[in-house]
Amino acid sequence: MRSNGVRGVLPNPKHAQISRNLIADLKRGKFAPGELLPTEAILQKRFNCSRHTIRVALRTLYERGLVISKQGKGTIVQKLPKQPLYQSTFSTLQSLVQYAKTTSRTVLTTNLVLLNESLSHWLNCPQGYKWWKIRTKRQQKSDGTVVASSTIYVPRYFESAVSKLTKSALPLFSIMQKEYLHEIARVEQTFSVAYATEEEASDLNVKQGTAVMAIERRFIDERGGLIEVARSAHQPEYFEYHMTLNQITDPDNC
Amino acid sequence: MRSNGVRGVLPNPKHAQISRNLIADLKRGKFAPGELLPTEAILQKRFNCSRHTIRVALRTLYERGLVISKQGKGTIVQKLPKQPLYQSTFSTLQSLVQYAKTTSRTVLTTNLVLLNESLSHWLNCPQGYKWWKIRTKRQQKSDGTVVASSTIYVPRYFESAVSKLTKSALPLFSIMQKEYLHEIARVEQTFSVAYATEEEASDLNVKQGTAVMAIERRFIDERGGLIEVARSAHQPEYFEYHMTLNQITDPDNC
DNA sequence: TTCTATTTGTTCGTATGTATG
DNA sequence: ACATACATACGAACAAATAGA
Repeated sequence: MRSNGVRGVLPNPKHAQISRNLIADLKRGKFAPGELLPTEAILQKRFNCSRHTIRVALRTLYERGLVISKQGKGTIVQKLPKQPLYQSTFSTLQSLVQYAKTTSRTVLTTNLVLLNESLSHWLNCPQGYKWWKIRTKRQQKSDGTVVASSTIYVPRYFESAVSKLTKSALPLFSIMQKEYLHEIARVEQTFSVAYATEEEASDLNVKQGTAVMAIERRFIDERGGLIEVARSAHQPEYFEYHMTLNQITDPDNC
Repeated sequence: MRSNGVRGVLPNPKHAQISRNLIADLKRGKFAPGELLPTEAILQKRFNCSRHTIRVALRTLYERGLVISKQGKGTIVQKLPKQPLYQSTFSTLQSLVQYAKTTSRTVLTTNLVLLNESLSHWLNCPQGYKWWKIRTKRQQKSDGTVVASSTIYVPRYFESAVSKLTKSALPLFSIMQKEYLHEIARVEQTFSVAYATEEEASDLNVKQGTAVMAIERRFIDERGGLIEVARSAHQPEYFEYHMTLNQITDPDNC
C-alpha cells in the first residue's frame, strides 16, 4: 500500500472507511433518496484518494442496495431498507446475526442422534454417523412472544460449539465460525408453508397442525461442505420475512 | 476503451465476456466445486487482458455466489445454485423473469379502480387517484397446476403496458421497462403465511381460508418511486421459495 | 437538431500490503 | 524465510451515456 494514512498497520482499507462514512451520511439523511450523491471526482477530493478507491467504496453501497450508479448521470441514492418489526430483513449473513440480537433464544434439548435413512438423506451424510440435534425456541425480546421453534443439526465434530450455545446469545453458525475458523461461504434458504408438528405447536402455543412459515437453512462452507441444517417454524400472523432484490450487473445471457 | 478486440463497436465489455466464459466453464463442470479457479495471473494470460479486468469479471461470479476469493489461497469454486422444480430460485431481477418462463399466466380481470383509504395507504399514493387492478393466475407449464393467484396494482399512467399484458408472456414489470424506459431499481419482497381470500381460493382450487404463502412485491424505480405492487397467493405443498445468501464484503460495522 | 461538458464505465499500467502454505 | 496469490491503492486514458446549451 502506498500509505494508509495515520494507521498504517491494521487491516482497515481506505475504501471501507469511505463506505462506512458514506453509509453513515445516508443514515443521517444527509443525502435524500432520489437525489444524486456527490460525483466521484468530488468524493475523490473529499476523501483525498484515487478514483479507483472511491469506486470500490461505492460498489459496497451498491451491493447493499443503497445507491445505483448511472453512466452519464451520477449515483442515485435509494431509500433505506425497511426496519424490522416482527419481521426480519436479511439478505446477507451479517443481517442474520443482527436479527438474532433482537430476539432471545432458549435451548430446549441437545442430543446426539444416530442418522437413520431419512435423516442421512436430508443431511447429505451417510447412515450411521452421529450428529447433534438441538431444539430451541426464539422469543421477541420486547414482549416475550415466541416467534420461532427450531431444530438444528450439526456434525458431532462441532461438540465444543454446541456446548457453548447456552452461554452465548449468538447463532450457532456464528459460534462455529469463531471456534473452528470454518468460514461459512453461503446459506441456502427455503421458505414454505408447513403444518406445526407436536413439538413446534407446543413451543409456539398454537394447535398442532396450524399452518406456519417453515424456513430451512443449510449452511455451507468454502469447500462446499454442509455443516449445519436448521429448520424453524415461525408463528403465522406475527412473522414476515422481508428482503430486497437489487438490480445486479448481468453479463447479458446466463 | 483501449481496444475491444474484434468487435470494437457494440457495448460488450471485456469483463462481461470473460465472466460469461467462466460461468459457462463452471456450468460445463470444467472446474469442480471446492477446487480452485486458475489464478488471476493465469486468467490474465488466457484472456489477454489486465489483472484489473479479470478482477471485475471475478467480482461478477462472486456476486452470484459462484466463487469465493481468499487472499493468499485462491478463488474457490462453489456448488451451482439449486435448480427450481415447483420452486422459484431468484435473488436477482433477471431470475424473476426466468421463473416466469416456466409457468404460464392467464389474465382474469383488468379494472381501473379509484383508490380508497386503505388502498391509498397500501400503495403509498393519495386517495382519488386511479390505478389499474389486474388479477391473474399462473400455472405450471408442465402439468397445468395452478401455482399462484395474483393481484397487481399499477398507476393509470402505464395503460399501454397493461393492454399488452395478455399478448405477452413476460411479467408486467418487464413490459413496463421496455415500454417506458422506466428502470426498475429494486424489488422489495415480503413473505408471509396468509389465508386464501374467496377469489384466491377459487383460483387455486382450495377452500377459502386455507393457509397459503403470500408474497408481496413492491417494484421501485431509480428515483425511489413505487410503480407496481403485486400480491400473490401461492399453493402450499406445491410451492417453495428458495434463495441463497452469500457472504458479502462488510465494512466492519453498520 | 447538433454540439459540448459532465459523469460514470472500461481498460490498461504499476507498486505494495498481507494472508497462505 | 520464501514464493504464491489475492487485496489495496495510485495514475492515466478513452468510451459511452446523459443533460443542457
